[in-house]
Amino acid sequence: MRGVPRRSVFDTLKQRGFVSQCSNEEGLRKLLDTEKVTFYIGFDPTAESLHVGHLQQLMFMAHLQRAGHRPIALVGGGTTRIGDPTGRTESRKILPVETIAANAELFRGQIARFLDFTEGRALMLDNAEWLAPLNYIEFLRDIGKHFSVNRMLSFETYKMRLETGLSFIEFNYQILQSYDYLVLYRTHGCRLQMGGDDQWGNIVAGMDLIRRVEGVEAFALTSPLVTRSDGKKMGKTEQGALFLDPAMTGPYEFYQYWVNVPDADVEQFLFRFTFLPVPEIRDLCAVKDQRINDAKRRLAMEITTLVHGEPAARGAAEASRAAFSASDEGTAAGPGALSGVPSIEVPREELVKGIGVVDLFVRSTLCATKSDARRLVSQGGASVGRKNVTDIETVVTESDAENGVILLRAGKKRYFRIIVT
RNA sequence: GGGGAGAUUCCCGAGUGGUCAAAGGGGGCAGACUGUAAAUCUGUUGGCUAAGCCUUCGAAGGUUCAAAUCCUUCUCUCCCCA
Repeated sequence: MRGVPRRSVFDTLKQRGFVSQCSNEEGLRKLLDTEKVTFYIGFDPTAESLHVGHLQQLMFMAHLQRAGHRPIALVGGGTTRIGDPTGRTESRKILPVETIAANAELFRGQIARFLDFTEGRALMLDNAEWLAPLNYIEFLRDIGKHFSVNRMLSFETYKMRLETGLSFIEFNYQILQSYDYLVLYRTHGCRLQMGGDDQWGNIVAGMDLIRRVEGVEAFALTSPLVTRSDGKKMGKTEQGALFLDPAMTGPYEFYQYWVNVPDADVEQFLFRFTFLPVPEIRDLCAVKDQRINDAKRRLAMEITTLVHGEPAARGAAEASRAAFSASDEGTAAGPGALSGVPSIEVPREELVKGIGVVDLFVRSTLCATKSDARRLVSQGGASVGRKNVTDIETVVTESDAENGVILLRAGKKRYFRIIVT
């Protein structure tokens, strides 16, 4: 094991806010300090991209890997066919197998960026590999017999669902996840499963299974679910989740999300979503008032770099600065500065004739419908260039362009560029 | 298998023949205040060629001048009994 840490990784994790529940803290700490441990986290490919919730788990893994341990990123191509009922009041829509396979492929591509997979330092597996070919009768005899329905019903997840309804397929989810853990123990010596707090029940069930079947102690470790101090769902934008795929959530939008985080959350996010050293984070967050914005910009820059790479992050930062200073101080920024701001191209001829503001805002995607655009304009939330526009009959023409670009603004912070071609 | 309850707009949830594009709350958006923060207050929140018209109250039919509301069948969910 390379680079035996001077201090326990466990303390690092704790300090950075990754530790919530642990099955045996002393035992796990000792194990992590003395052995190279193989551990895993599962990711169910229920969408086309990972989102920031997954990012926290990837950071969780990355810290352990940096301490010399071996992560297994488990893509749940098999479990997703069942659907995890955890934390849901209604059953998940069952996805077609082909969709799951396609999503799994996309997940693998994204996960690969966050861990070091060279020379077997990390593994990427898909549980469809062993779950899909399972034989029902055999499985029941070998694995099912270790599960007590009485005990399962006592789990919070199931209790909750017993009120609204729970189908048998979902009831089996926990058993399959437990089986995953057992398989990974057998095939790769995996002895630690991590996840978000919501996964506690599932993880513990797997740990128990390993103890019963193999007589070995395995470990469970969960991290707190990230919440925002304002009660908004973490990583949710107006558009939906904050995805890691740049085609779904652009780097500029991604950067903006972090710059706009509530003051009270900056520190916890720096701890969990960046690798900045603890003292540096404390310094950054020691300030109050608008000075805390520096910490937010740092946070946004770090995470965006991590997820989209440095050039994209710099572009997003530059564009943000240009957009937000342009509105106060006039043309502070050069022509290329805004290039990170989302845009569409519109032919010059169209603008010679002129386009109604309402239509232009709809085309820009700043507004979903014309009614939406009308409301925005009449409520005084729309700007073209540096002019606030309040008349829905306003026609935008070429003369509104500056350096071949018309900058639209909806509300105080949503910008969009119309590029004249 | 028998009996009961239910499915309403993004979510929760009122609404039992016209006064319903549908109360109220949440969320969203916008304005004021600010620091691209929070809290607070205000406005707004189906679509459109905006007077007016069109689509929406699980699905399909039917009754009626008129249906979210009444009838029939269907789908799904929950509860109780077996």
